[in-house]
Amino acid sequence: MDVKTVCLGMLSSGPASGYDLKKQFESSFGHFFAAGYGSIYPALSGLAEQGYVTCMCIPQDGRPDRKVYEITDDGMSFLCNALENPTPCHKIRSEFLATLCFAHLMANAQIEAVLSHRLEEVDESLRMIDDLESKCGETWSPAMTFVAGFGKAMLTTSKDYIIENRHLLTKAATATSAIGLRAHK
Amino acid sequence: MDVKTVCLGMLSSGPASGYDLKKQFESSFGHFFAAGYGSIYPALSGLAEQGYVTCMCIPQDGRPDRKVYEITDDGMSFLCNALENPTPCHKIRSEFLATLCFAHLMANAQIEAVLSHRLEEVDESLRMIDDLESKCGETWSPAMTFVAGFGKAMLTTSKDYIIENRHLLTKAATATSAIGLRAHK
DNA sequence: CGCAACATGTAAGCGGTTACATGATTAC
DNA sequence: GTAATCATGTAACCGCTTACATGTTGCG
Repeated sequence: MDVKTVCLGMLSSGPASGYDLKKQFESSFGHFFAAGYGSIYPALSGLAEQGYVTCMCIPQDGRPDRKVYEITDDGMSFLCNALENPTPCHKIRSEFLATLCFAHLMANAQIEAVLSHRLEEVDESLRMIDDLESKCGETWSPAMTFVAGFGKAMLTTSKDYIIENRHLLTKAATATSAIGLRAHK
Repeated sequence: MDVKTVCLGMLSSGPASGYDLKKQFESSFGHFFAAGYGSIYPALSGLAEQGYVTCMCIPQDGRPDRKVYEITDDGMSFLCNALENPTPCHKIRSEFLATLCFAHLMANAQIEAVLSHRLEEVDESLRMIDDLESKCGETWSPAMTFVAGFGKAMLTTSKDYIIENRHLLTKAATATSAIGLRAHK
């Protein structure tokens, strides 16, 4: 499932412009499926060309025409078809974890920096989801509640794990523990 | 951090061939940083060209020469430099969650299929990590223990969340609950 | 006065995936 | 005998990211 299909999916719940979709990617989809203008605009053009959406140009003064896209019947059946894949993937590409695999080559301060930066990011995502929930939670479909809850569960676990286990990454290098270990032998 | 740098990192704990690295990607790194031969072999050639690794060709009969790569001092300092980035990213691209956002367009059986397939994948990853831990756990650096533990925590949470909340995605479509809701009004 | 938001797009480039090409050895 | 393992590579392709290009309105 590519950006195109996700855009089509978003349009299945109502007409929107590329600009609108970008905001939706940032708010609700951001933490598990990112997309920028460079993907969204070409995706919408493609969908229009294939007849899966129609485009209404709304002239505005001082701004480019607002282009509002609406899903067609063809688009709906294409979408439903795409959703039939029983094995959608869930990919993680974590430079964060890859970096930490080599923590033994890093200074303690560097490791701490990486961890606290990650904790900040996690907190920000968590805040984002909470905000969104308090704003739109009541209008959400059960599916959206499920997905948001999934995100929260992952982020919370991630946060707790880092806090509880960060000592594993740094203590080995402290003078005290090194001495302690030697003395123990 | 790209595949090249991760390969270099793996080589920092001892010489290996492209084939060896692939196995390591599959076993220990697989669940958070995937790479295939099509990325690994060119990466190693590139690293050799840049002087970050040296290559020893070991002739074999009936097989292509085994090419064992070893990190150089230049390679080590390049690696340490690369590890200094305090903001390594952690990206998720989940067709799984994207699909479920549109669960209202799917048949219950389809939703179930997606969920149980995901649960199988999670179990497999979990098994993989456990196997790896029982095999190499004692030789692992604390960092590896941390990373493996992180993976286990994520996967376990993911599994539990799906099991506990799958009803959110399907019950709305059952005849009973639909009737129940109508009757309620 | 400056920045954020509104609004759309193009084009180059990069990095990774997939498919192809080859072929002997070993274990079941 | 047949499947998995060992072992290396190339090349086309695909999709996404980044940078560029443009310009107004409204808020603090």
